[in-house]
Amino acid sequence: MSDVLRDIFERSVRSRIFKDRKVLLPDYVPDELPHREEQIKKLGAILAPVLRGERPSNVFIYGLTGTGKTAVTKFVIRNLMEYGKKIGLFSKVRFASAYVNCRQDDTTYRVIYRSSEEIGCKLPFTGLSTAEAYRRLMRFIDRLGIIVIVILDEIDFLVRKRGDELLYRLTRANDELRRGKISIVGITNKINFIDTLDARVRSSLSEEELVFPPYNAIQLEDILRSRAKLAFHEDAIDEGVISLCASLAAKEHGDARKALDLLRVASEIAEREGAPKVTIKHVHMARAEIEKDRVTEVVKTLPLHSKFVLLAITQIYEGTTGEIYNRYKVLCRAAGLDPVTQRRVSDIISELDMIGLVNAKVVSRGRYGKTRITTLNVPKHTVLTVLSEDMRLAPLIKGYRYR
DNA sequence: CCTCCACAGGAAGCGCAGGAGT
DNA sequence: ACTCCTGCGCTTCCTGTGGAGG
Repeated sequence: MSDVLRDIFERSVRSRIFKDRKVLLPDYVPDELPHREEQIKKLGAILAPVLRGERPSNVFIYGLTGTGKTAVTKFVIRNLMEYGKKIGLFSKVRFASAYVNCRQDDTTYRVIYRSSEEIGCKLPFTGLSTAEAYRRLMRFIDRLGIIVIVILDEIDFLVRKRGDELLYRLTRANDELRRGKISIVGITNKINFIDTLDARVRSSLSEEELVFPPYNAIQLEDILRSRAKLAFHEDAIDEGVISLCASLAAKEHGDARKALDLLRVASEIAEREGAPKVTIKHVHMARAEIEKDRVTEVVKTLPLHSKFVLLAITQIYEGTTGEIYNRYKVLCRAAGLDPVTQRRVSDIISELDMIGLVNAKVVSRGRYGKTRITTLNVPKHTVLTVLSEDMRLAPLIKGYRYR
């Protein structure tokens, strides 16, 4: 038995910090959701008719990331099911819910497949045409005469890739069904999503609408405290850790997921260190680590020319579009690559700005024209490290040569 | 007050890849 | 196997613009 490993294993088996780590994970749905009472009541009221055997209105839920949309929806559905069971409802009225994450299941077939699976209708994984899968699902629902609440999370992904065809059919499915019924709960964080839909789909999908406002720092703190009670041992976190996580996340549009991530990663770092408790220092380290992971991931998946433009920006650090373009052209030539036009590079800079890798500001310098001054917005060495992993860029980066 | 720089950013269109329908 | 359609990256051409210097 290796001493080094035994140390790590022992520490991991009886954690001094975590009592139950999973309550900090993003997909955990707690028994109480502070500061979402209003949304819970509203959604509950909208879906409640299902208990009388009536079809609930379709609902459209909008809110930024980490505002509790998914958690509230799952929470209400779970309670609906429990209540139905408790009063012995299921001998008379029957209903079921199907949760589909459209980012994971982003084709028409996969959405139908997942919905079917969730309500216990077995479909072959492959081999069926989409139309046939749809027909079987409808027949299943009709045969059982159940009301199905279909929850389409991150619904914008489905529409962006496949259009609103399936949504149209689902919203109209109740005309085809004789005994069963379908209600749709659509969830998105894209504010203008609803406008991109066909007018008929739009009106029937948003029979009811629910908006989830961002949390403020105080509310985030409450959320973290209620989770921390379950997640940590007594005295495992230092004074100020929770309010720091809350205020950092509040600055980023009140994102509760971000706040929980910060707290979880900070505690993981503390545990790895063998520290007796989580301190503010660990939170700062967590922030840096999360940011670094994000930058790494984003830069890695950038298209080739965006990478070249980004490299040009890292090399001159701050410059006008013209200066960046010149540098970019030099780099392209060195790599034996045809440069794109300045117009295109201008758009690429805008894209990098939107992702948050650079900061681009339009300024007018009078006699010297109107342009955009762009600066790097993330640690230079992180960017260079990732860029140098691309063999097409590696030779252009000193000291980060590809090994 | 006017000019004119150095671009921003809109509009239209082209070639291509990949998916759907037949 | 074939057409048709759509989205994407890109080009070409274009009009618009805040303010320092004449």
